Amino acid sequence: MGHILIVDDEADIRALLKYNLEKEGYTIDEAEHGEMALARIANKKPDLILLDVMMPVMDGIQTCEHIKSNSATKDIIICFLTARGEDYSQIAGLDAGGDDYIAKPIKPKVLVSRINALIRRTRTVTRMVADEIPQGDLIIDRETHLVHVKGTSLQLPRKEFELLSLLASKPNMVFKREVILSNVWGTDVIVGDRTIDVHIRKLREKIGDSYIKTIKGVGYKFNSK
Amino acid sequence: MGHILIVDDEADIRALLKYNLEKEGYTIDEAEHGEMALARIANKKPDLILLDVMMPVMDGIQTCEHIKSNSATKDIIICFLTARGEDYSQIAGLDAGGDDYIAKPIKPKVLVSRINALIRRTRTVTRMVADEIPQGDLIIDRETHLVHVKGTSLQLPRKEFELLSLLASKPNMVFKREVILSNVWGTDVIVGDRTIDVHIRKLREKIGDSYIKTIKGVGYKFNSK
DNA sequence: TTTTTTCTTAAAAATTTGTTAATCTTTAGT
DNA sequence: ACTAAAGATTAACAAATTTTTAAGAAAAAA
Repeated sequence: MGHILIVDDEADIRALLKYNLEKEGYTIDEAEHGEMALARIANKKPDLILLDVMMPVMDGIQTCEHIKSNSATKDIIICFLTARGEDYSQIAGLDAGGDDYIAKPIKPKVLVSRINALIRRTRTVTRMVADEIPQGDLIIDRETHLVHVKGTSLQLPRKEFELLSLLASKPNMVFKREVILSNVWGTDVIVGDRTIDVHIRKLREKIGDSYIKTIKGVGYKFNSK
Repeated sequence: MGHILIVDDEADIRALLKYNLEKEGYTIDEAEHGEMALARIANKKPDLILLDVMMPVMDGIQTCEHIKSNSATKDIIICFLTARGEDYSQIAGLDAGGDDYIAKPIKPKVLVSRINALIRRTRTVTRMVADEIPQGDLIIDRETHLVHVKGTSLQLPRKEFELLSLLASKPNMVFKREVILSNVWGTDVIVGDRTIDVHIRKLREKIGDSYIKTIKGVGYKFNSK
């Protein structure tokens, strides 16, 4: 899970990066220069861009500024590739908005772990922003992993927390059992239907019966009063 | 740069305040009453709170006392909103710890300049304390690399110190193991999950069990209060 | 180098969380 | 009101995760 755009004018470098990142499970897109990069982004928005600083047509810094000035793309993580000897401060100082840089020559292991970290980090930050789902007097806070209800705070076990989060993410919408299973339990694990029931029961025990409603023969929903 | 929490039961007032303060560049959070305010604060600590005195559920004075009695939040600037005709001396005299008050009806220009002044004033003070992260009765001093707790001072080993600093930098926020790893150990080194546990244990051994809380299956968090 | 401190790993013990099975209760249809 | 199907409840069991202990590497200090 993760889509990366590699922008570099040298095909060899692109191939090297692509090889190593695909091995990690990322999907890769390539561009030879800045203009082409913008086109690729419009086509499919990547999670991260590996951007060579020195390029013909439109260099990395210009490209970065472009991306960061567009609100639709500014949240894409940008990681510069810099040749040894280039002045890093130039990049950092330019304040073009790059998130990190990796110096050439590139060591695959360093690259991969750096990329993993960047994607992980930013993903957490994104999560941090608006992860409260207030419903009536019930607040789900993903950051503190706490549920505030009826004046008190609750620490729910993982599955209960995720189940509640899912249901509350779309109040009044009925979640079928199969949907709940694939979202909370994933598609790999196989658990019986009773398992959902039991978790629902435990949730109701803790937050009260009024929030989660059973739709017989269909599934459950979170009531917004 | 500045985060403000608006606490008032009337949505119209909140909207008015929000509009004017956002225009000034502040980020805004809202709460309808005291309890909700406390939850919002736990989620993201504001620099200043605009607090209505008259509210259902938990009134402004109670809320203020709450905030000021918690050492993790007592440095937040509190500015009361009072309706015309209410006895100001009641608020000032109660010594609930409010820093200022603004009388309704609110004139946007007055509001904004007052808020600016309050934040500016206190920011200087905050800056001066600099590299201390006080949490409850635990103080982390990056300058001397010392942790003060329960009347004594501790010299923690590097990793323990950084781990504690990380957790305490955002009280109540849950740090996932992967986040801890990338922040304390970096992305290049690969260590097992048990390593975190052991460091947590050593920390707890030294500072007591009450500060660091385990969120099973997720990570750890530093408890304020 | 030697000694001391800090860091990491391994493994068992303890705890928490998740799942299942069996039984009871409710619901919807006849 | 009767019956079958679906869900609720309970308690026991299984699995996953963390804590604790101890011991050996690695790093830093002497």
